[in-house]
Amino acid sequence: MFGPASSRSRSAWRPRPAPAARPGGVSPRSARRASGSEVRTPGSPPAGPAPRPALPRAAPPRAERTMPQLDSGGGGAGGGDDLGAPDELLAFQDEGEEQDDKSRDSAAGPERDLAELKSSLVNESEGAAGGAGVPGAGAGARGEAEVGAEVSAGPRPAPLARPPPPVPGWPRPALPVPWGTHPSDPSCPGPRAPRPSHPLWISPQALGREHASQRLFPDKLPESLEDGLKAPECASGMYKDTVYSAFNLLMHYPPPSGAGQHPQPQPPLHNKASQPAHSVPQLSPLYEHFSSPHPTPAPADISQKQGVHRPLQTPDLSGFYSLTSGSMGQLPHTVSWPSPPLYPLSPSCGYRQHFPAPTAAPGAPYPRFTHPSLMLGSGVPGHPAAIPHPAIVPPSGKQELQPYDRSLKTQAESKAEKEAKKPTIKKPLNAFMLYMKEMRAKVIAECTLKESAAINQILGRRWHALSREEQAKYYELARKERQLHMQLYPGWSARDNYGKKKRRSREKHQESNTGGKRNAFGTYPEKAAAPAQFLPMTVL
DNA sequence: CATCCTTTGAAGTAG
DNA sequence: CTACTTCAAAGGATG
Repeated sequence: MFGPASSRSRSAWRPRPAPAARPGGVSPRSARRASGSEVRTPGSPPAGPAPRPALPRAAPPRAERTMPQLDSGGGGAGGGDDLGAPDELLAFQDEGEEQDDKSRDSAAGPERDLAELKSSLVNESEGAAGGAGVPGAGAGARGEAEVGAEVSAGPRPAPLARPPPPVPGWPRPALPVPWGTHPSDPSCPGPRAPRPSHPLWISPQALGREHASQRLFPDKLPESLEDGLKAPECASGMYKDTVYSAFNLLMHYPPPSGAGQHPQPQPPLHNKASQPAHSVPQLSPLYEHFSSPHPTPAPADISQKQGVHRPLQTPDLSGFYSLTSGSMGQLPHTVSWPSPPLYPLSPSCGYRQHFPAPTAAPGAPYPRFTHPSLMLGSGVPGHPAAIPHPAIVPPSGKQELQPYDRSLKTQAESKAEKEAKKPTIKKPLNAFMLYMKEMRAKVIAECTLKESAAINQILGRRWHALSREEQAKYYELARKERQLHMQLYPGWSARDNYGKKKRRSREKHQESNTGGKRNAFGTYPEKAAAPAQFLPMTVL
């Protein structure tokens, strides 16, 4: 039952130990950033205080948290998808933790504060105050790197203290607020200020509060509070459709081998056709056709970066697709929606909520209906098997490609070229990515922000603010994404894309650092993941 | 025009 | 096994 026992599957599903998420060390990225335009590290100690919260992480690595997983796997003894195996089942948190949370909860005060606190998160701009308004936050613990690094506009005392040990690895340290504060909506980060010069940071108080709230684990809050909770930075009521759209992605995947007439979806053939972005891609058509009667804010389009046809991300994902029971039933087994216990077809979880009647969009002209499979530009309309996985994108990254232009590429014979043109199968999105993808539009709409970096920061915070149940949904989706991806591209490995993206910059760095190309991996460019020792990090 | 920024998580590499 | 790196999305900013 362990499918293609490819090395990949092996590693892919093995319960990763402790991702040790950036274990206290200096994040490479951080390093890069620091070395880059980021002027954030004021007095960053040579030690390389990670600009990014260097998670002192005294706490157990995140992985130890009990994954808010579906019990389903339950030891996976059950066949079904053993895939469901515990890969993610890692701990999100253990009971002790939970207890802690609870106690903290009560200790911290009425949950009501959460929303409030959160809403003020982004609000305060600089601050100094030493913060950590969080009482037992043990905030002090963290001041270190993070603070040093992040504080740019001024010594920001260490408000970002990582959550105290009691909550191992759970809520991550607060992040610096994007740039500025939105003029009209203080809760939203405002227009970007000149990056290096005026980074505004969240006030220590706010940070402290955020931490506090994070520690409270909103998931334990009564529903009545959820709304508030869920709209920490920006407007409110954002999280209504979460699982939802994500679910859609899954359900539009071509049926895996077992599920239908089309055993092994073969992606490659038409992969040049306009492709929806990675996972959600299959959503995009839906978005385009079902949502966005108000195309205005929704920036659907062709990704300029990768040429991927991105889903039209309307702020409101709801109402874009009405899921019939039939279609539900079509869910391939392996990709089936999580078991009832966690994802009940109840209003609370939201099937109805997430798949509202088409009329949901007020005043919106009812979009024309086309089955997703017809809209994917696979070249074989309506033929599911021809629908390439969204993860496949043209090598160039540019979209341009017409469905059949492939045959026109007569010149592409050259070996190198061919190779270069080989379609890139992208990594499956992880839980957070899925979450981001889903929520970005909302954040953009609510905060009138466009900068992804800022948005991502917000999303990052929100992610942490999510209840574990909610996160679990995304973890589960991500897991299924990986499963599906694995099934679709059995031989694929993340390694395939290794070095493709950063190579250039790395080379740059190396060049600048060493005065010449440091080709330690000359013959293996793709695997040339720059070893730590070659990164500028050390140069810091 | 390519890269950076920014986030988290997964998976890869190196020691 | 640990530590670290890269990539995944995204879109404005930057060089």
